[in-house]
Parts: sequence; C-alpha cells; structure tokens
Amino acid sequence: MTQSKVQQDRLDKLAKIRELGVDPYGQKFEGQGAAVAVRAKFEAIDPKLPVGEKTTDSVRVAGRIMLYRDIGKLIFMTHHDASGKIQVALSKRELAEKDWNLGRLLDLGDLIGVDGPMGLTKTGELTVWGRSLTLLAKSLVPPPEKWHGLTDVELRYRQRYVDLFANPDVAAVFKKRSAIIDHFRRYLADRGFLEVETPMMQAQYGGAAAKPFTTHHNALDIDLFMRISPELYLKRLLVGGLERVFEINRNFRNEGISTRHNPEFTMMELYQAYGDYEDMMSLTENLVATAAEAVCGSTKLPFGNTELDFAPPWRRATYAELLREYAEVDMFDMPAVRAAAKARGIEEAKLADEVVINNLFEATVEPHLVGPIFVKDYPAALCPLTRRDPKDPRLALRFEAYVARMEIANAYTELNDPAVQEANFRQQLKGQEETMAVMDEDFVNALQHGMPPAGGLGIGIDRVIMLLTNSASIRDVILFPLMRPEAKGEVRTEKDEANA
RNA sequence: GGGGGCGUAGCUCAGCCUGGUAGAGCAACUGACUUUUAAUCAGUAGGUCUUGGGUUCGAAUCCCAACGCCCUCACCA
Repeated sequence: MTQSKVQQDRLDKLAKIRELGVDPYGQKFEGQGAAVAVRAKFEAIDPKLPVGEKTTDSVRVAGRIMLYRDIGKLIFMTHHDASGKIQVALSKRELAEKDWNLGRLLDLGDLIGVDGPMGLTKTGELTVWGRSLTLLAKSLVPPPEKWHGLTDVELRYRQRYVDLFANPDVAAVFKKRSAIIDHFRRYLADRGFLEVETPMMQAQYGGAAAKPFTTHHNALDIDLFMRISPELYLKRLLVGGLERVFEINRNFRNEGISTRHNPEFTMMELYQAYGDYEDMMSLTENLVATAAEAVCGSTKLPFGNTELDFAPPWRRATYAELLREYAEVDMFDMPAVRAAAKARGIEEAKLADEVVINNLFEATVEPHLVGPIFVKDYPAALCPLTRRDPKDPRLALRFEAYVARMEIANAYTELNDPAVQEANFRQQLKGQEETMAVMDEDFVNALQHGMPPAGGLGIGIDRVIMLLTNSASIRDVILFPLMRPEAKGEVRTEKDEANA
C-alpha cells in the first residue's frame, strides 16, 4: 500500500464526515490548553468521585488525538493540547447518533473538541466523558509511530511541525527557551535597560570577525549585508544618551554549520554606560544562574555526561594564566609561544604574533574550559573594539565566558577613544581571514561626539539554551535550523524570478 | 573541503558480513468487544530496498559514482 492509499482512506472518511453534515475543518472552539485546567477543576470539585459517577459540571477540551482505543460501544482517546494530555471517552449510549458516527470516523492526529462531565475510570484515570463532539480539523496524514515518535533527525528538522506534536520533549525545550528569554528581558528591564532594535541589513558590517551574507536593495540599487553583529549600532545609542540598552535578535554569519553553529543565531547584546567588563561578568553569571533557577529549578544542571553548576561566582582566570597552565608558556615570550605552537603542529611562520597566541590558546586551553569560567584580559591586538588595560597596554579589557567548551559570552570594557578606534580599524593582522578591524567612519565620528565609558556584553542565546536544556546540538534549540532544500519539488530561486 | 557512518513499508527497525528475488511491530483496512491505558483478539492489505552505473546466471546484500542526512576534523579569532 502506498502513502496515497493510506491518505485515500482518510479522504474517504473526510467524504463520509461531510455526508454526516459535519464541516471537517471546524471553527472557533473554547477549551484550548484545558488539559491541565480540567485536572485542577476535578481536584477542586471532588477528587474521590466514585467510579461510574460523573461531575455535574461540564468541561471543554480542544486538541489532538494521539491514541485511539475503540472497544465497541465505547471509545477512549488520549487527547493532547498545549498544556498536556487527558483521556477523553465517547460512549454510544450517551452520544447523539450523529456524534457517535463521527467518533467512529476519527483518526489519530485529528483535532477535536469535546464537551462533557468528568469522571474516574476503574483504574483511576481522569476522563472527560463526551456529551458532544466537534471535529476541528481532519488530519490526512498518519502521524509518526506512537511508541518511538519521530526519531529521524532530518525529518524532525524539516517537518518540525510533526516533531513538535509527536515528541513532547521537543515542545518542552522550546517552552523553556521562551521562558529563559523572557527571564532575560525582565531581568534587564528591572535594571533600567531599554530594549531596542537596530538594523539587520547594513551597508557596512562590523562588530565581529565573520563572513557576511550579502543581499541587494533594488530601489536604491545597493548591496547590503545581513548583520554579523549589532555592536556598532548599539554603541551609537550610548553616544545618543540611551545609557542602558539591549537587543535580542538574529545575527547572520556565512560560515560552517555544526552542532554549535547555525548561520542565523540569536544574540543578546547589551551596553551599560559608565560600567566596565567587571560589571559584565557579574551580570553574565547572575543572568544565567537566575534563569537556571527560575526555569529549570536549580543552578546545578546535567549536560551530557557532566553536571554544570551555574551558581556565582564563576571562576575568573586571565588568558595568560590559562596559557601558562595548559600550554606551559609565557604569553609575552614570543619565541617560546612560537616554539610551543610549532611543537604541536600549529602553523605559525607566516602569522602575526597575536594570531599564533590565539591559535595556541584554542588548541591547548579551550578543550579544558568546562567551566563556567571567565577568560579575561586578551592580547590587545585581537580586540580592536576594546579598551586597553591602562596598567598593561598589551592587554585588552575583554572576557569570554566558556561553559562546556563553548563560548557563550563575549564582553568588553568598551573603547571610547576615537583616535585609538580609528587606528585599530586600520591595523590588520597577518593570518586572520576575517577581522573586526573594518573601517567604519561614521562610527568613529560618533565616538568623536563622546561615548561614555561603558561595559558591553554579548550572550549567545542559543548556546545558553542548549546548556540549560541539556541539548547536544544547536539544532535542537532552533525551531527551523538551516537545511539544504530538498531536491524534489520545485524550489523557487532567484534565477526563476529572473526568468519569470 | 578531508575522514567515518547511515539511507529498506506512512513511522520505528531487522535482513547486508556469508548474493538466491522482502520481514517484524506500530499505523491502515474488515470483524468482535461499554472502563481501555502502547487496549486485546481474529483476519486482510501494504515495498521502483535513495538514485544511476558495474560485477554476477542472479544484487536490498559486493564494487563505483551521485544525492541527502548524522558524527568528526578543518573553517568559524
């Protein structure tokens, strides 16, 4: 039998339903999200109601049939809505003939509404005993297997709509995602931060070292870049006198895809005038720890084979200390750094000092950063947007937060000296394919008007969600991760548009 | 881009090593059943084995290539 035969069976039922005079794609129906409310209501009325008796009050539920057990003149269904599941029963004796006939034509996956009293079965299962049945939408495609759900990862990502209703754990992750972001927003709003939106399409990109996506605006006939970072726009707002701002929005980077990288990802960036990167450290650890506590119930959470503890304070270690610890070299002793890199097979001959240091750091230190840990005081040349350490100008007042070997946050004491900023924009390091140092004259002009000293912070939201939901892949926390379009079927491309 | 793995019924998976023409469970269809819980019981039907080549008397199985997905390395400072 082919899929079309299975679907034909459902189409036949659709026709029979119409013959009953029923619209198989129903209308407004009260009762959404009632599964949990029904349980609460039953507890409140009479949790010890004897088997066989029913409440005098009726309840309404609307949702999807996930299990269907027809035992003759009685049908039991496991009914899911956004709040959870509840058993619904239809009895031939208690239903109008039309509703009973409709009940016999239901399939797994159909969306129904039911109205009726509550009662317990002899196994103690709370059940809504349908007195009326409303078909809200006929499902024409059989849902995934009821024990295993949908496990094929490709299908799960391509048909997330199926994944979400077939695998309750998946929906739970995205509910947590929403709650965590909501927590961040309120935490910042409570501390006087203003949420703003800055351009996602930019004539000039900057604020990070990454390859951009390009696009074109027809009316102006100009190329635009999808932003790789909102940083330079948010800092312009500091110049404008908005002293505390944040933005939660997408960045786009035209790079590889992995379990930790999606080409579009959600970044939360914030800037606090008159602060510094120490403030950003305490903000970072408190944001994440309070989110863990509020949404997941604890600051200690499992992640893969380990347990992470987000309770502040997180360890703070300097870049130089960690290089000494794991690569056993002095960061400022370049012959030693180059020798250490060479010994590990890391290319170094043609690269700038700071690039070699960074490559050595990634090879030797990063694999150990289970954390949570703040890595602070980076080599200055790697940080063209960061203020130098006044006590040691070789260092920049920057930190990155690492958890489970993932960079989850990046923060600076912001550079607000326009002359230094302009010089930094002109400095290019050998061996860096991409650089943050891209001249932005208007940004320099903004600094010339005077930007308050400030702390700035970027948090990779998707990665934080991964950590707090024990998700191994970034694709498990992004509803529709980027996939290559399926070959079959017509995909409309730019070329088609031109030919049309 | 390199390396490894996977692709069989709508879904979840066997079969491949050792070549002989396709199997199970769930879903579907028919029937029985008024307290089921992954309902049960009896019966029925369902497959271009991702695609294209090759080897062979014979390929889901062995070989090559393409496509897709996953993992990993590189890239992503």
